Amino acid sequence: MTRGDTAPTRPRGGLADKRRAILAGALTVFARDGYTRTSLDAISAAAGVSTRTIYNHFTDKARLFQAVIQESATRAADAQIAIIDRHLTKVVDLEADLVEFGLAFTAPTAAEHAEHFALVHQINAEAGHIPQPAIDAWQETGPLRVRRALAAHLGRLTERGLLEVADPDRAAVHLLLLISVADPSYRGAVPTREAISETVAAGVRVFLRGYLR
Amino acid sequence: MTRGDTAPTRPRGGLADKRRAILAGALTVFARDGYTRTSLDAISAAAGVSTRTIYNHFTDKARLFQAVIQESATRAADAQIAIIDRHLTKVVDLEADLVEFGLAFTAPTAAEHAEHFALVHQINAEAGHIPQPAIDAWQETGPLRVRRALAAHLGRLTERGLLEVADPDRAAVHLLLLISVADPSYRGAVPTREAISETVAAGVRVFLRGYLR
DNA sequence: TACTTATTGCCATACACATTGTAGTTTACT
DNA sequence: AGTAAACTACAATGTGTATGGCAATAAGTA
Repeated sequence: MTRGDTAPTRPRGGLADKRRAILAGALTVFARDGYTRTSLDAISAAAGVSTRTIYNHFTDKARLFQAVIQESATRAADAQIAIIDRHLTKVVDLEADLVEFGLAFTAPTAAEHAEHFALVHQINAEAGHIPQPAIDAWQETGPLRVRRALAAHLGRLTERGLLEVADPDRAAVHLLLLISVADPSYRGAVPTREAISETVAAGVRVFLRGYLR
Repeated sequence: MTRGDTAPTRPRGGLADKRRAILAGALTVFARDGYTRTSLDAISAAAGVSTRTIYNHFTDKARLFQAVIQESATRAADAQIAIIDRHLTKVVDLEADLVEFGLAFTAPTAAEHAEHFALVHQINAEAGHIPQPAIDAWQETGPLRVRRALAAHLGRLTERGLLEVADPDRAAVHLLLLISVADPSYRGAVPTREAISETVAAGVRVFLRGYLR
């Protein structure tokens, strides 16, 4: 009963922000190296915690991974939803606002939560080896929640006559895809701020033409 | 000098379609389990070949992985480009043809080359641990080649006045994204043929509105 | 049939790593 | 200061697995 809020399980004697540290370190390593490559030694090093302590907080490497997924997905989705709300609640110039939204959504998100998105790649790859319930839970608290938030705004914009969206959920998927700064050259090529701007602007343009009137 | 064409390296004594078998088996296992999880024993089992033979053909697990990537990417890209050419060379009804193209591109491609696309996930996840040249080579013979082929057709359609595409490459990216049957629920939910149809049709509709006139 | 080369089975090495046990040490709270 | 809980270092166990070395065998070729 000291400050009870973080640790849902056993050890929480007051001196342990260890759990946070572990989750943070694990996120870093899992995101970079993937589940299988990641050793508990690496995590313990990254977290500044002994491996033994990790086993005191999380019974298993697998459970730790799932906990990391949930944690990271929650935070990233929260951040994204905040951006969505901030940009799409009071809309004046639809195109301009969508572009700004797209920029806010891609660039900084990718920067702050870079680790998270690397983790998403790992999850996709590992999908066949992660228990389905865990994947479902992740989808629910992460991507699906975000998409639903966006869809809700698109629906509202439709009601206000600013858009013509029959299937808000599909429209949300389309918008997210179109403003994504996908594939080009992968690592190495640091996309210019201008390149991102153009990509987003072009995506928004196509989206609007597709869903306007 | 027996039949020389497949094996670019050492052993090719005539009795060895082993190389093919190894690549096929390795693709299966790498795609399913990812690089790190995959053991050479598993590959040898899947290929019906002794592990020792694998080392006679490929010096390394890493090189084998790269060879598999190249092989698989080449075949998948070839197939996709064939579909692109087949559907977008003589266009009569643009929307109808694009929808058919989209269906041909997503559904059967994903079926026949399912392993390849699983492998792509693995590559994305492993990206940080694959030598950059190998990744570049893959991008070049795979995704970029496909995109360029599609872009060429879109350019041609623009010249014929059927489309209004300023940046064919970006348009190609957009089209590919919009007809992709992405994320929903992941594994488990077998997307209905109708669901796919609708998704593709909706994507094409947005694309056309964005790039028509 | 004799010869070359690929393939195989099996062994051996060596390491990496998950996981647990134990005993000592630190920390927070009273 | 004293106590209980949490943390740490360390060792130990067991397993998986990349990779190399051989000698025996099979297969294709002359």
